[in-house]
Amino acid sequence: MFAMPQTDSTAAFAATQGILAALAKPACRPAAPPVSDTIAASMQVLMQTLAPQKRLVRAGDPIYRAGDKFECLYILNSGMIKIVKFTADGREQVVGLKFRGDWLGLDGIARGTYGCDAVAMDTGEVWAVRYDSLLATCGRHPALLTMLHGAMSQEITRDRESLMSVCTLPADARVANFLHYWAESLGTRGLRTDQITLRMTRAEIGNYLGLTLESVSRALSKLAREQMISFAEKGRREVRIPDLHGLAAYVQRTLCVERDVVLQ
Amino acid sequence: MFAMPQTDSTAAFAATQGILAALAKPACRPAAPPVSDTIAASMQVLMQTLAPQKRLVRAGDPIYRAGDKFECLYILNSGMIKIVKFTADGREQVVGLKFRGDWLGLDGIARGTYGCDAVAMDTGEVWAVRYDSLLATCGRHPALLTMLHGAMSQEITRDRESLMSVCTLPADARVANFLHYWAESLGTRGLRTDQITLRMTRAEIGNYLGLTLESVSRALSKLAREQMISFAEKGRREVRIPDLHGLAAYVQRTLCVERDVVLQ
DNA sequence: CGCCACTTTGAATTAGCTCAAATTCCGTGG
DNA sequence: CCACGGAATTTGAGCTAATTCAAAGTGGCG
Repeated sequence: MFAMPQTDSTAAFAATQGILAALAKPACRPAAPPVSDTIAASMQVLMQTLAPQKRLVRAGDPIYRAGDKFECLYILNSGMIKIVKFTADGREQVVGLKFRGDWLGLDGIARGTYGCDAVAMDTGEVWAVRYDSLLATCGRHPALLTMLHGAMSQEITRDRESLMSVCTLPADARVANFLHYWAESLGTRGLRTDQITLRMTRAEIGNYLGLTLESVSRALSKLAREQMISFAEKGRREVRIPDLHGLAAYVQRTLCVERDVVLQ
Repeated sequence: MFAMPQTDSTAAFAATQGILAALAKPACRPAAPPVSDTIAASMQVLMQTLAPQKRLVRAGDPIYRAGDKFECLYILNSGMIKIVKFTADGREQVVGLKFRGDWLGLDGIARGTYGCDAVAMDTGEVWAVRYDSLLATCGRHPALLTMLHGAMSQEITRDRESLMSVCTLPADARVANFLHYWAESLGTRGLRTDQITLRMTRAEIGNYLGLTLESVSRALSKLAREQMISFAEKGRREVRIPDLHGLAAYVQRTLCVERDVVLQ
């Protein structure tokens, strides 16, 4: 059983007050700051209050594996990570993608072991925080608890969006939606949204979206043909998205067309 | 911004110690108690520490709606609830089912508004807890925080299993897996697992599983033909499951058969 | 009793899958 | 620097699982 926050030292509290203010919920403030600032500020709070252990990872490195004893949560500072679930009967499923500021390992809290593998998709840095010491520190720095809960809440929301995409969208729209999600995730973190480097094979994308690799390839080709995306000269993993909003519209259009055909 | 737990009164702490002990993580104790006991104990702790506002609901009643201001979390004491997500473009998706002891509204924490509708599927009782007062109380009763985190963690795990089912299983297995999940959820709560009353139409089940209502109907017929399930004399919503383990085996078998065909 | 919503079942259609072959990319070693 | 080989990708051609469309069948409830 983990130690629970009973400590009460408000000594080092004032030190981070400025940053804490920046973390106040957007809904509760007159003018919300760009989310990228919020993420940056969150990372700063984490660094200052928890002094997390930093770890460099390279493509393919596992952060943790399913079945490992749960002790730490991880916060992704740079790079990208995929969450992969395996079943006894040999099925494998990419169930999540993580970007800067995202928390990893939340599924381990309830069971005491991680339920999935977390694997780096490129070089990056993750910060490890012991769950028990995180809870202890939450007593002194309430903003930490807000961040933890926010991360969990957001993950639930995101998972539901994944399910929705897989359940309601045809293949093309699913891929378009996937690209849109990826670009938007970059945008949220202050990066450019008109160009993304897919760090997954077609097979991995297909796995994540419930499609075969051929279907993903065909969908990408179709999206390129319809000018929704384009590929960089070298390599088909660099995707240009001239109009992100147009990509979102494409998803809708697919549905409208289907509906029209039915009504026609 | 919500008030954060700074209080420190350990006065009323000992009062619930017996119950708290029952909540210790199974992984950390020599002999784990039945989970149904854990859920019952959790409900008792909630009742005693939070004095939640109780609310009776009937089939079709919304607990909250997407877009409503987030203020409360809800814990389901009896009955069943479905979580439904809508998109601007008219898509509708059942993204979750809730049983006794499950928490509702966790997705509202991050955004400040709920992201889905929660709708009762039969008569039942939900307990409402203001999120801010929950946090405040967590300072005095750490077990509450453990329960909250456990609920969120479990929801993340469950959502991933849903995604996995939809992405990797053919229609029949998906329906079988759904029935298995439902029965097992009842079992976890100390109820009989050999008989379940589906409180959803075929259309709703299909929506949840990413299938059409016809496919669900066909899958159920096939499962009945193969003796995996049977229907009660009256009404096709009562499903008998003579062998729950066999149903799980059916899911595996489907995959093995597919693989054999490929290798043959 | 009769209506209405839900369900079942069949037949035709199709989106996405499987299989196969050609092409491109990229790392490695000569 | 270039040749080579393996992995990833693209594209085409059937094939199949699941959908759509259609028509009965069933049960619950006023």
